Amino acid sequence: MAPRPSDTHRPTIIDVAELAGVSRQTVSRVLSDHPRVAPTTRARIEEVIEDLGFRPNRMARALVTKTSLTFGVASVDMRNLHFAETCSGLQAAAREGGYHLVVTELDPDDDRGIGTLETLLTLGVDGIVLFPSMVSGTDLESFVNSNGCCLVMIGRGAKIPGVVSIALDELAAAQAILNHLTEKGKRRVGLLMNEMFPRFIHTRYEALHRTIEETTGQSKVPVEAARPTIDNGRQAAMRLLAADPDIDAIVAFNDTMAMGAMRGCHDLGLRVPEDIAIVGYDGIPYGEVTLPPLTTMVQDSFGMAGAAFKAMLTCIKEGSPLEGEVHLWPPQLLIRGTT
Amino acid sequence: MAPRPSDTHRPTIIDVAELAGVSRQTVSRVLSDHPRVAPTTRARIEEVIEDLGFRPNRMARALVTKTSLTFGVASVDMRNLHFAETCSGLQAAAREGGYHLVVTELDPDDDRGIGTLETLLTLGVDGIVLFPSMVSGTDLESFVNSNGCCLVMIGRGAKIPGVVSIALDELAAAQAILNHLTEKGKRRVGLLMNEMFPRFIHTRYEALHRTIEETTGQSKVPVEAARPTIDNGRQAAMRLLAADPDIDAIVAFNDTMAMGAMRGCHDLGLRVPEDIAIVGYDGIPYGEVTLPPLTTMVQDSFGMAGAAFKAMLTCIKEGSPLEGEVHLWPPQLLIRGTT
DNA sequence: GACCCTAGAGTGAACGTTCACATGATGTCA
DNA sequence: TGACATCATGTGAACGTTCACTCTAGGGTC
Repeated sequence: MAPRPSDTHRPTIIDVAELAGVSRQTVSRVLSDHPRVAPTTRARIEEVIEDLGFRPNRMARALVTKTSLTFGVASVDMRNLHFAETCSGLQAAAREGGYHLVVTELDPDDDRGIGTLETLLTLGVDGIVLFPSMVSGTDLESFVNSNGCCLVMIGRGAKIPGVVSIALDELAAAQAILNHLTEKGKRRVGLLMNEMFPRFIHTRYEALHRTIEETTGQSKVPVEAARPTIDNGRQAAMRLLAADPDIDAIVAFNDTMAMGAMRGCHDLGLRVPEDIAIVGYDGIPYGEVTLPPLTTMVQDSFGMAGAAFKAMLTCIKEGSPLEGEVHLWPPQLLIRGTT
Repeated sequence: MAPRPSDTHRPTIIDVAELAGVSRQTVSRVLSDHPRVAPTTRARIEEVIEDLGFRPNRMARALVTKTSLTFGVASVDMRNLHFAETCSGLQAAAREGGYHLVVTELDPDDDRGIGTLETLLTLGVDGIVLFPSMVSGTDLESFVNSNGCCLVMIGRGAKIPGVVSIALDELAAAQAILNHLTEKGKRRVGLLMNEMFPRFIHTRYEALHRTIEETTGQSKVPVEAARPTIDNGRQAAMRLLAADPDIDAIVAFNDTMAMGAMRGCHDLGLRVPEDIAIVGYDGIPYGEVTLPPLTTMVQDSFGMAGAAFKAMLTCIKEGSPLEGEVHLWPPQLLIRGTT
């Protein structure tokens, strides 16, 4: 047998109270740093807590306070490094603030992921951080309305009543990319987008499309869409170039697709960046190991995560912003070898 | 105002009971699919539940059942793609089984991460999945003992009483790598390890070290250690080669370091794989975009995650294995361009 | 008709906390 | 000395469930 037989009974606040010869409430006051406890009593209680290894049951506490110091994270795919980094940042910020994270992945095939969000609420989370999903703005609005829930969205800069959005300034980002590409003498730009773009208002696609039209004067912007994996990126790039061989620059939805595009161009015997320039989004570390290293629109995932947590806290304290709130992040183009 | 003014009062089981004209217990029986409820009553209650949008409060339920259908994940770093994939797999398995995940990162500088695990317990998790950490086996054992907690560890194949370990069969993996390298005519192998290896029993290091000695007959195996980032990998590889220029193969702790090593070799003017072979671990997707693509020891993160969840379930049902349990995963060497 | 069995439903208590209020002791001021 | 404020602590109820009982009505068996 082990040193302590672990009678599977975690000590409760009452055990502490009895051992210290006080009432539960006094112990509770010590736990919440209430001022009106005599120093000697406090010391005695703290000693008992230490001895017993007592830790307050956060569920019981949450049941009465209606605050769990926990929030939910709903992500489309944690395997996407940009989201993983954001999660990591959220986790760091949360820990700092005494919060915990319940992480869920949304089913990418579920058009209305609202059910997932509601399940999170039954777990008692104080709020939800949502990564870009198929869930429509109106669905989100009514979700917030009928649940009185704090909702922060990262990655989609839409103004939705009751929701705080934190996102890259897509228009400025698109402009920065196109300025750079035209400076490099590129004249005809194709897009490799995330397959979900036809399904909801995709700000990145719209920003790029519009900026390309304005900058290069292309009448029709070539686009291919696929789930953002390396191989899909490769195939989509090859389709793009087969349909329009004059393309001399590709902007991809993210770095993963961009890497696939590099592969595709290589397979077609095109030189990067001489024959064709390639730009990704996110700035994941692996972009630096390709040959040549990938030019990319960096997303400050840690910064955004920190801002998301801060927004969540103020939302919890002051309620959801009635008008909706949008925090745009300035673009930061990391110019490396593919342009 | 919104359609439903959301008086911030989520309906409770009592609201349902009153509206359906039954007692709470009957509603509870419907929720838990208890057989002894009259079909008509059941139908009526289900209708009210639907109408009200009632969802049972899982915290209240957990408080009495002592089962939250939630488990904790303690990871060193979610930004590591292998861990991110494992998290994703855990999440998928958990969702399938009606469970949820609370994710925490362990502070890499905290030698005894036990505090983090205890905090998870106060959140009411039914068990904890731990990624390789600095926490020592004896600490884990006494943690499990004194808390009666289910603990599954992924990535460290140590036999610890009360703990289920799921890990790559490191010895077989090392042998597979060395067989392959010697077949390719490599004679002198250097190691690029994770900086934490001196601090605890590092099975990967030990397996490689031993196998290299046995296979190549090297008297002393050159090693460099660093935190596994690309740039650290590059620098460590350069140090390794500066100290021992005869090295013709490098085995890295993971793919990220291996990519850094490729960089370092490139900087030194060495050809990969002709002058020097490089092998990584994990099999992350980005290993395929390097030039040449990286040879790597694949880790089936999804499979391991699934096994971890399964182990967790049986542990919850039957209690921790007294003896400790080790599930070794067979090695799978993905031979690509760097060897 | 007395007996037991069973299906269907309800009741009080418990889970481990905190909240709102009550209590008693001590101190302060006129 | 009385009135009142303040400090330190205690008490009952509540949070939203489930568990272990109890209760009732109806039916079958002998």
